[in-house]
Amino acid sequence: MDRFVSTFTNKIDAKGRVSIPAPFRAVLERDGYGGGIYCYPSLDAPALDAGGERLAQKIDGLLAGLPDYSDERDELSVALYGDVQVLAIDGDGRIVLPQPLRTHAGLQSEVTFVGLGEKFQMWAPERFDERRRAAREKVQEHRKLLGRAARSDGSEGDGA
Amino acid sequence: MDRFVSTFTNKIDAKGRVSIPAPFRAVLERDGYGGGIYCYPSLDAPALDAGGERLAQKIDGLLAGLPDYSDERDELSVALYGDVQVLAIDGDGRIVLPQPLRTHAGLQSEVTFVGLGEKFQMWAPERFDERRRAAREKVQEHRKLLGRAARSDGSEGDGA
DNA sequence: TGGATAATCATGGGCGTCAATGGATCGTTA
DNA sequence: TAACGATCCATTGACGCCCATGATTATCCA
Repeated sequence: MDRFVSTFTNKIDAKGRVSIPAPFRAVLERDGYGGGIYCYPSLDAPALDAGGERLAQKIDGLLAGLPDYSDERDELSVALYGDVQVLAIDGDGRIVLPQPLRTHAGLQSEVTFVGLGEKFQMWAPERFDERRRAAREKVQEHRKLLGRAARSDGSEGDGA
Repeated sequence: MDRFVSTFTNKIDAKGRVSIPAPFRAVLERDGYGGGIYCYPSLDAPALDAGGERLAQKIDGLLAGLPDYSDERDELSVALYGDVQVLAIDGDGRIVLPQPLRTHAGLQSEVTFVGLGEKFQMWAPERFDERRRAAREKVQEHRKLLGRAARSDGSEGDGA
């Protein structure tokens, strides 16, 4: 199994360190681990996107299609690479979140890790709760359309 | 890993020296380091482009595609080579930015190093923030076009 | 089946190393 | 000799690395 699933909430300690949930670490290790995870601010949410090599290659793939020295490439490069931070994982499976990233996601003392398949997100727990509540409502609406819904409600299980 | 990634902000001291971020130095050393970095004003941004041997070869490659003695080649040669400076790296991993380059990028007391894969840029922090903000907006627009390549946060229906 | 034991994982703290930064020294040159 | 540049040295603060603790879960045996 190579996907990030489930949600976990861990604490940020005095040094700004957070443990990556062990199941996520296991996925990262299978995913050609290159010394760290790739992390950047989510484009449309107060959260951080993160993943391993597979995610990095996806970003490269986006740029590979554009000609060198084109305006689009330059802009996309700045937007994609410019925001990306490579976060080293220490011997205990923890990362340090730099201040700019913490600010974007509004992270204070806890981080909720949300598995999204090939990548995962990091949220401030309160904001994620809010988001999840909104998502539930939408799912309720879609349910009628989807018939038997894709997920009955497996999205909780976070340890908080 | 052979690419410049992440962003770092370092200070310019009274003598005009700046430390190159250690991770970037590591990339430069692997990249056939020849005693200095190639640096020139970005063609379309108030920033400086820089890199090692690989970047130099890329510039050569661009020119190689144009016929000798053509106007385009002459112009491009001047545009590309004309402003290139080879900046020596001192024993502590620092470079000195000549005044013309600093002027082009509007560098005052701090420099933001932005990894862009095969090269990196140096920005005045304020200008980079501005540029990044603009780039992110554009990416949001393009996002639908990029579609499943960029996003995987399928809020419903997990990734394949 | 229940309890004891072992293993895994999150969390906190201490310590050594390295990088960034500032200053001093030496050599070169006008 | 004065000014500039380049190399070297020192300080400080951050980061990586190691170990200890506690809690929860899984395993094994009685």
